[in-house]
Amino acid sequence: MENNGCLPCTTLREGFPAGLRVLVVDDDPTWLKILEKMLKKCSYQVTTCCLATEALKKLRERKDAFDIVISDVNMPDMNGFKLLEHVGLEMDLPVIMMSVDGETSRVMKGVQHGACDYLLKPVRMKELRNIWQHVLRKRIHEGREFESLEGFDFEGIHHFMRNGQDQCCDDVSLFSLEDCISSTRKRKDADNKHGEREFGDSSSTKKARVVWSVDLHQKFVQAVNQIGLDKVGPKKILDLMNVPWLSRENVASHLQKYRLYLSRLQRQRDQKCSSSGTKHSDSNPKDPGSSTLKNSMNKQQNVFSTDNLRCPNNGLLQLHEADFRGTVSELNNIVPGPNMTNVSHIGLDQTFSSLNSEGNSEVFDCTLPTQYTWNQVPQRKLQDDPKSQSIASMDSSPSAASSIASSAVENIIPAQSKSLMGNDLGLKTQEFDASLSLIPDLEFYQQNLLWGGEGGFSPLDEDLHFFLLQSECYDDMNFGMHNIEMPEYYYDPGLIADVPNHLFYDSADYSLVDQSLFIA
DNA sequence: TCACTAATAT
DNA sequence: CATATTAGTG
Repeated sequence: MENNGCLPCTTLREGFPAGLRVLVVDDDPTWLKILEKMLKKCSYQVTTCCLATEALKKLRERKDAFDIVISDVNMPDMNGFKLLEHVGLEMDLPVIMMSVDGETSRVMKGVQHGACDYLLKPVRMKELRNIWQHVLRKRIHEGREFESLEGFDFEGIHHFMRNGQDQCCDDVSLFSLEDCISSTRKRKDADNKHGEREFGDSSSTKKARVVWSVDLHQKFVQAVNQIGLDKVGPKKILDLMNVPWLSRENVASHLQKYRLYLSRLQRQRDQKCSSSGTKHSDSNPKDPGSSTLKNSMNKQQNVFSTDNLRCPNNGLLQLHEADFRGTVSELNNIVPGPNMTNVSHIGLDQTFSSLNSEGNSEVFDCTLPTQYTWNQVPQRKLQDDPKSQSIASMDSSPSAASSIASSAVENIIPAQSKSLMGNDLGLKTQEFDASLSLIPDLEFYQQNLLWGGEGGFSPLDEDLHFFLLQSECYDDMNFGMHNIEMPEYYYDPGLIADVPNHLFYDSADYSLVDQSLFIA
């Protein structure tokens, strides 16, 4: 009974949705990669296919090799709906359709054709996490194996979900489902206690503490800017950020911190402005310290820029920044973006006010990585404040910097990180405080290193990352390298994370990168 | 009920 | 410290 047919009960038996066998069909390799990544993050077993026909073939070969199918609607060889029909008829597996547009008629069509769900791209982690429910539901409906369900580990699922931080909407269905089924186990129980660990899925998921990397923070800031400081709320930000695994709580927490930071900043500013610090040591920052940062901060108002500055002391950093700077700019040039110019700066103030100068209403959609979007992004960049910072120097001497940068970057970075680490980070701290806005940690450095430095926001970043993020697809393309070292610490709750690193590391050739990425 | 956020816990 | 979780409020 349980095991025959379409779904091997094993899946359920194990107690987890983990291991759910998902067949993903999408003609766009990018999406395929993204989805695969995301699904794997959910501890699902993923099989991808870029052709509907191929998918069908696979399904036919082994009817019970999959638990669920996720298919794009638009595919060259076969319409997703067609595939849906076949699957429904032949193997009776739950099928989730997805597409970029959410046109009602289309969604309806999907549903009418038997899709158990219809996802809009970009798909969120949350949505994928919960797909197992369709499998379960189907089984229940078919009346099979309730028994096995009893043993089903709802607790685990809960945890799973919680961990994923989904708590809202989607879960509702889950709950209801659960309720119906399990009179046995009440969610209460599960909720109440479990201090448990993650399911042991292969990838032992860690606790999933969100690390606010530069990227993330940038996204966050961008969202804040778009919304307007006055009107921001975690929810809105979350929506704008469009980061699948992030929860409102995460954002709320960060927002809290951010506000704190802003207020502190504000305070500082007020109190002193004078420090025009005209001086600055340009290059000798020895102290990463405190003072330096502070001054810098004070001076200008641009938080962001300031932040960037935060580099600690070592020349290395400076270089970095410089490098990056150069790099960045280059990128910009390269990139087709329209507003690069604008980009230049937008200070805190603006931040506050909300700058949407650009008016890009569209948030970024990561949907298509390929398309570079930065243009849309309102960014601010850094700049500024040449003065205080040693780093500032970079500003002034871009040329040198850039040149150096390219070659140097790689080296530098690592070094830097090391230093930081070893160093204890006094730096870090300081910096951080100084700039909540960017780079709080080593990690930051490592990861992104620097865009931030730059000013914090590089236009690129967003999109780039995002796209990268979302897809690690680019692994393939990988500009040359793969992560060098970014290891553990930076594990990201979401899938995304690593990518940036590459970029950065690669920095040596941004230009290349760009081109490859964006252009074409 | 939901979202926000200050406070508090980890 | 940074982030998570809680609890009180609207």
